[in-house]
Amino acid sequence: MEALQRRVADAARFADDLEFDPAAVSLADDATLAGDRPVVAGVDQAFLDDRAVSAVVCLRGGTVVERVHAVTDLSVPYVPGLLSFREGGPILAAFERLEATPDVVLFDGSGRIHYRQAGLATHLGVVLDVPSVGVAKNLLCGRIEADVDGRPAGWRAPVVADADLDAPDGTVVGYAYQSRQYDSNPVINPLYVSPGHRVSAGTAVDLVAALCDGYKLPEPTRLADAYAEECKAEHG
DNA sequence: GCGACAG
DNA sequence: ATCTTGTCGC
Repeated sequence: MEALQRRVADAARFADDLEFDPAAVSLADDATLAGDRPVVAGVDQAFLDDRAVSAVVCLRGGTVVERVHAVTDLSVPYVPGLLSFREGGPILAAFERLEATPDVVLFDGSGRIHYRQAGLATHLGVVLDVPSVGVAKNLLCGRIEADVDGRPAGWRAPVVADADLDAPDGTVVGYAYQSRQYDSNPVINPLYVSPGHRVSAGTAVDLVAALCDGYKLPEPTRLADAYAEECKAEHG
């Protein structure tokens, strides 16, 4: 599996290769531009016993244009560093039901912030050949050259490669991004954003910043999370 | 042996 | 990720 991840990392492009202007990504609904806005997809999962509920929600501006889900049996256990082998199949099952073609996809987990630079967002971005971004709530590996505690909303700091990462020491593999914070008694942790495929670290964090709307998670991810929970409740 | 780890 | 009530502070 590790060998496959190295091939995935080789195929991955951590530089902008987008078919849209990243500056055009926002949650505002401008009627005059609505048809031209890029479609952003958010992916998240919920679990019941040994089944996964994978949800994909597509947004154009602040409007949901499509959402699909799939319930899949799980066979692979969770192992840090090998998440894509557990969740990749189930997520692809949901994508097979998607009619829209997203311009960029946000995954719940790491992209380049990964031992072999092939986290979930990178692996699936390569498989689907779509620009992708990893949005993780915890740091898998790498180092942040700053204190992350108590930072105000909007704050960001580079995540650089360390000895645990298969990249030259000091390579910027992502960003810690404080998407939300309380004014007094700041306790919310930052997000760890990293490029998945066909996007740079800087653009990845800019996209996430543009897609946050007062909550910790960017809207596509937050809506996918809620939809997965909703489907989970119905499927028992 | 010790440390440390997305969802 | 998931199991879970009330509760403190915006």
